Amino acid sequence: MGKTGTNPKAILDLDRIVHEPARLAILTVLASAEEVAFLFLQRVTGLSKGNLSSHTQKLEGAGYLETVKAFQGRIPVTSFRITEDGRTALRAYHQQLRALLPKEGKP
Amino acid sequence: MGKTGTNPKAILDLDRIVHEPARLAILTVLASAEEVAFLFLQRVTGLSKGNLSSHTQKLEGAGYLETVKAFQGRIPVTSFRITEDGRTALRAYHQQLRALLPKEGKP
DNA sequence: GAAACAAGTTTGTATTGCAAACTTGTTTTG
DNA sequence: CAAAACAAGTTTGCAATACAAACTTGTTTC
Repeated sequence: MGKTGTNPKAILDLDRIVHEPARLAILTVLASAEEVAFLFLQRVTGLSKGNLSSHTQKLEGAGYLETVKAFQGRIPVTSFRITEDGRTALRAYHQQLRALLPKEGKP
Repeated sequence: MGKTGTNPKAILDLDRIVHEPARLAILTVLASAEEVAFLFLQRVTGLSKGNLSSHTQKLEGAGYLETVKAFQGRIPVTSFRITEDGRTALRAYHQQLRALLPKEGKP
């Protein structure tokens, strides 16, 4: 009896900021560390610098992360931290995905 | 111990055809029925006609569904069926999502 | 038979995602 | 020590979307 099907309209409500794979990757990394440096984030996601830059800007615009600019000696280092809003959005997104996934082992 | 984090690069490999919410909604509906009429699909997804038309065309181009044009009496009725490839792609997508979701009840 | 309606498709536009080119500063080297 | 190479990011330009408004073709209704 368990109709698995979520209401298809709910799928259209997914947070597009989070849904974009590059940004989901970024948020996923940020969620597991206190602060992450630009170059580390680039290596671990495999994104190009330009791409990473614009996606982090978008995430910052959405209030999902904050940018920390500092100096390591005399070279500039940009790092990111996920915000509370970002964490909340990511969790909400995960919940939405869970809701739309069929229970493991459907025909 | 249990590092939940999937490799972030894997997130970038998500099938973009399926990942788009409108198309995911469409495929989800199609996967649960043998054949679905255009207008029914429109009502259940909430998509506009134009939108639905172009997304189904894209899915057809990808080989994920097939279009069936018929007549109900004398009015034309367009319906869709998911293909084997479509079903495979949807299942693969579900697997990828499961892999990146943290186990229920993380801090 | 003209006017409203139905079922889809095509067209136009604004938004994106992406990488190449640029900027600013630092290190290396001839 | 000047110039060339390099590093860290950002901005710019372009191709690909996603979306809805306008159009097309055919059918009822009045």
